[in-house]
Amino acid sequence: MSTTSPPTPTADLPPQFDFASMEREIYERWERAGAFSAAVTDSSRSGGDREPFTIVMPPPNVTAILHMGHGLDNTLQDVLIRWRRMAGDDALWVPGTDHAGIATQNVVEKLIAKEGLTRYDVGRDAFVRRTVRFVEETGGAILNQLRALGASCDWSRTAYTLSPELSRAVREAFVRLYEKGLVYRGHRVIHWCPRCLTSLSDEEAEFHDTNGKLYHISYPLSGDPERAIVVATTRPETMLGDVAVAVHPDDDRYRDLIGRTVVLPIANVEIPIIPDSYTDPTFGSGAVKITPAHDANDFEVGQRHDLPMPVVITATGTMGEESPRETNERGETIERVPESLRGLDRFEAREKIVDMLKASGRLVKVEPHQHAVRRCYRCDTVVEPRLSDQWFVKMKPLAEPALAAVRDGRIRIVPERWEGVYVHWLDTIRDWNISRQLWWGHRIPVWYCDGCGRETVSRDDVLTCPSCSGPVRQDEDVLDTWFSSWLWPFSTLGWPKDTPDLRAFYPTDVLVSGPDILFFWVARMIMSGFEFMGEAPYHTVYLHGIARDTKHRKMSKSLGNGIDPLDVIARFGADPLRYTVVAGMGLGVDIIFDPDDLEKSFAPGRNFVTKLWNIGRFLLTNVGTSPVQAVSEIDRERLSRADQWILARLDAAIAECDAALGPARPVNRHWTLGERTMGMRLNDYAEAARRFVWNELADWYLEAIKARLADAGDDREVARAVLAHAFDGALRLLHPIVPFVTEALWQRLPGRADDELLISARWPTASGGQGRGADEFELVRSAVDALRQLRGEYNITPGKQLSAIVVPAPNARSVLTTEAALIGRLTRCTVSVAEAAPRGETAAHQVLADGSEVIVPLAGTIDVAKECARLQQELAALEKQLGGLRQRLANENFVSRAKPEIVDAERQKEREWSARREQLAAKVKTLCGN
RNA sequence: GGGCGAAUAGCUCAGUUGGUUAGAGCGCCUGCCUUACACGCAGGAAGUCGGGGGUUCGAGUCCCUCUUCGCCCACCA
Repeated sequence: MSTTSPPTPTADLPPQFDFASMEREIYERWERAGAFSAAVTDSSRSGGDREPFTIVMPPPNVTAILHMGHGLDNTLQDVLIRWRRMAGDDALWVPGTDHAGIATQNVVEKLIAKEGLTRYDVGRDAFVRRTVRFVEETGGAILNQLRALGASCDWSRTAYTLSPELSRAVREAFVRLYEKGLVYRGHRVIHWCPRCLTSLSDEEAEFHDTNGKLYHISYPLSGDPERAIVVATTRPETMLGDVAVAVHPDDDRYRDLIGRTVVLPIANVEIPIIPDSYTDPTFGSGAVKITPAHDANDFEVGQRHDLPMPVVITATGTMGEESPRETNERGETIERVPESLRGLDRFEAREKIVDMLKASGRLVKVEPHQHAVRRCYRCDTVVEPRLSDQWFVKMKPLAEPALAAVRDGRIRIVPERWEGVYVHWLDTIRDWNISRQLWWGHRIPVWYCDGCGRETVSRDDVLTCPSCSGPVRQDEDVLDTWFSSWLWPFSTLGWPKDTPDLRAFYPTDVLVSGPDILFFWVARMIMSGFEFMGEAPYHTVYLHGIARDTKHRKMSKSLGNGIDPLDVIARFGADPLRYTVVAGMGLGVDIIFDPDDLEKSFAPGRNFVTKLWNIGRFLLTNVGTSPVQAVSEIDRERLSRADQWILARLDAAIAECDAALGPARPVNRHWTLGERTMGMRLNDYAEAARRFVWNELADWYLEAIKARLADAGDDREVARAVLAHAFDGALRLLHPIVPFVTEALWQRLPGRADDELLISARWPTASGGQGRGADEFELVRSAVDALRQLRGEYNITPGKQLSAIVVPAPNARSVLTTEAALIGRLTRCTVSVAEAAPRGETAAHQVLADGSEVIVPLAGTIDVAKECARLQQELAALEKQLGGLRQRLANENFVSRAKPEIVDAERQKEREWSARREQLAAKVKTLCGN
C-alpha cells in the first residue's frame, strides 16, 4: 500500500478545459453508449425496477433558431433529467418540434414574397408542399443546436406536431370532443388578424395599452333633426355598422327616446334606440352605439334584441360590406359604406369619417383616451373583431378537473404564486376558438356534402357523403397550433394507441416552461390530460423567469438585445453557459444578462469551470491514476482531521443538494403542504455544490494535504484515497449542471474503467460516521484565519516567513499542538505552541472563539498603543454583544417560549464568548497594564 | 378597473416555519505570477434590509399603510 506511482505530468492537460475539442467528442460518446435513451422495461409501470421520470420538452417552433430562452429552459430540464438519471430513475426526456401554424406560414409567405408572389398566387396545395419542403430543409435545426448545449434528450423519440402519428392524435381528440358535444361550430364575433388573415383565440390577441381618442358623435333623431343623441367611440369607422343605440333602461335622460329611431350619419340608415343594461349610465353620455359585427359585446346586445349584423370591414381590414348582406323590408340590399370610403384602410377611413362628421357638424368633441387595444401575438397588427363562423371547444367542463387537481395538490405549480393566476384563468375561462383560416396545419376533419347538406366529422378522410354518396368537400380551415401541442404529453408517447411508451411514461413528472405560455399550453395540457387520459399529465409545473438585458427589457430579436447561446458556447463552452444560468436562476426570478458584455455575463460559469478543471489537474498530477483504496475500507484512525472534515463536508454538501433539488415526486400522489414548497431550487443546489468543491475542497482540503501527497508512504495513500473520493463526489454532484467538464475529469480519476460514464453513474449518498476530527479541524481553520488576518492587518507579505505562537485554550491543547505544522504551512509561519503568552514582547494578537490565542511577535514594527487600542475595541464590542446575549438568556420569556434548540445554541454561544472575553481581557491587561 | 409580485452591499440576487455578529457572485481597494488555477490566492471596505406605524422577549422575515417598479387579467363604449 505504500507504493507510490510517479506523478503524472500535466503537460497534456492545458490550464483551461479545452471545451472546443472535448464537448462534441463527449456528447458523441454519451450517444454511442445509449445514455440518453430510456427503456420501457426499466419503468416500474412496466414491470421494471426503476421509477420513471419523464419530462416532455416544450416543443420549439420547427423553424426557430436557438435563443437564450431556449437555452435557459432546456438547461433546466437537462439538469433535472440528469439528476434523476443518476439518482436511479428511468429518466426520459422527450424532444420535439411544433409545426407552429401562423409562425411558419408567415416565414414561408415572406420567402415567396421575395419572388413577388402571395400564397394565393401559389395555391393551397403548392404552398403546403413548399412549406413541407422548407421545414424538411431547415426545420429541426434547433434540435441540433440543443446538442451543443449538452441536452440529454432521447432523440429516438423525437416528435413533431404535424407528423402522421401526432396528426392521428389530433383527429382523435377533435372527433372525441365533437362526439361529446364539446367541439361545435359557432357564428360570433372573434378576433381577426387582417394581416395574417385568420381568426385568433382570446390568448393570441394580446392587450396593449394605447393612447387613443374618444370621439363623441351626435346621431340626430329621425324626423326631429334638432334633437340628437350623443354616443362615444374610440373607433369611428365602425359606426357604419351600427344597428342601434343602447341606453340603460333606468336612465331618465333617455327613457322617452326608447323605441324611437336615429339617422346614422354618413351611412344614412335609420336605427332604433333600445334599452339594454349593458350600458353604463355613468360613462360618457350614457348612450352606446351598437355594432354587432365588430364588437364582441355589441354582438351579444345584437343577439338579445335580434338586430341585423352587417359587416362593414372586410377580411383585409378595408372598408366594405360582406355577406350576409343586410336588406330592407322591400328586400333591397342596404348600402352602408359610401363609395368614397369603400376599399379604404380602416385607419385611413377613421380619419376620413372624422373629417366628414366634422364637416356636417356631427362631431361633438374629441378627448384623449387611454385604452387597451388587442394586437396579433404573431405580427402585432391591431386585431379586428369580426363576425364569422368558427369552431370552438367548450372549455368549462374541461376546466373543472384541471382546477380540482391544482386545488387538491395532485399538481403543484412552482413558484406557488402562479397557482392563483392559473385558478383565476380557469375559473373565468371562455370557449376556445380553434379554427384558423390558414393553410399550414391540421385540416379540420369535417366534410360537407353540398348535395344533401350532411356534415361528417371523421377520424378518417371522407371521400363521398355517407348519406347520399355525393361529393364532399373538407372544411377549408386548419386547427390552432395549440390544439396539437395541448396533446403533447401523451401524443408523443403514441396516443391514441395504447403503446408501451404510454404505459411506461404517462403521466410524466415535471413540466418546465416560462410563465408566458401558462394559458396557451400548460393549462390546456392539464385539461387534455384529464379529458383523454383521465390523469394529470404531470405533478409539477416549474415556471422559470425569462432572460432580460441590463435595462430589464425582455430579450428579443426585434430589440436586438438578445444573446445567441451558440455564441456563448463558441466563446466559453456549454458548461459555463449552463452553470451561469443555473446558478443565477432564482426560483421564478428573471435572469439578467448584458448582451454587450458576454465576458462579464458569463464570468461566473467560465471561472467556475476553469477552477474545477484545475482541481482535476492538481489531482491527476499529485494523486495519479493508479487505483486508490475505497474510503470505507480505510481505518478511521488513519484519517487525519482534514480527511474527516472534508468527508463530513461532502456529506453536508450532498444533503444540501438533495434538499435544494427536493423530492422528485410527491410521496403519496398528492403534494403535502410541506412537500409543496420543497425542491426545485436549482440555484441553491448549484451554490451548495460550488461551495463544497471550491471553498472547502480546493481552498482547505487540497492545501492541507499537499505535504502529505509529497511524501511517499501510507499516509499519502490515505490522502490520495480521500481526495479522489471527495472529488468524485463533487463531480457527481456537479454533473447535471456542468456535464462536459465533469465527465472529462471523472473518466480520468484513479481506477476508472474505460467504458464507465459519469452520466450513468450513481448520484452520491452520505457515508456518515466521521467522528470528532471534523470539528477539531474547524479549530485549525480558525487559527489559520486568525494568522492570515494578522498578516493582512500588518501588511506582512506572504513572501515573508513569520514566526507565530499559539496559546491553546485547555480543551484545544492536543489539537493545536499536533496540527501546528499544518497551521504553519497554511500561513507560511513557523508555529510554536506555548503554555502562556510570552511576556514583554511587542506582538499582534488574535483570540479565537474558544479562547485560544495566536500571537505574532513583531518587535519594532508594532505600535503598542495602537495594538492596545485595537484589542480594547474588540473587547468592548464583544462585551456589548455578550451583554445582549446574557440579557436575552436572563429573559424568562425567551427561555420559556423560544424553541429549546435555540436556547441551547444561545447558551453554548454564551460559554464560547465568555471564554473569549476572559482571554481578551487578560490580554488587554498584560498589554495595556490596567 | 381588478389581482399578483418585487424593493436587502455599486450591480444581479440568496436569506425555507420569526431566533447567532444579514450572505453569495460580479465589481471595488490592498498585497501576492506561493511549481492546479491571475478565469487564480490571501486580506479588506461596503447594507439604519424602500418610508412610516404595529404585533412580539425578539422582525429582513408576520400585520397595516404609503412610495416606486414589474407582471397577469379585464366587455366602460
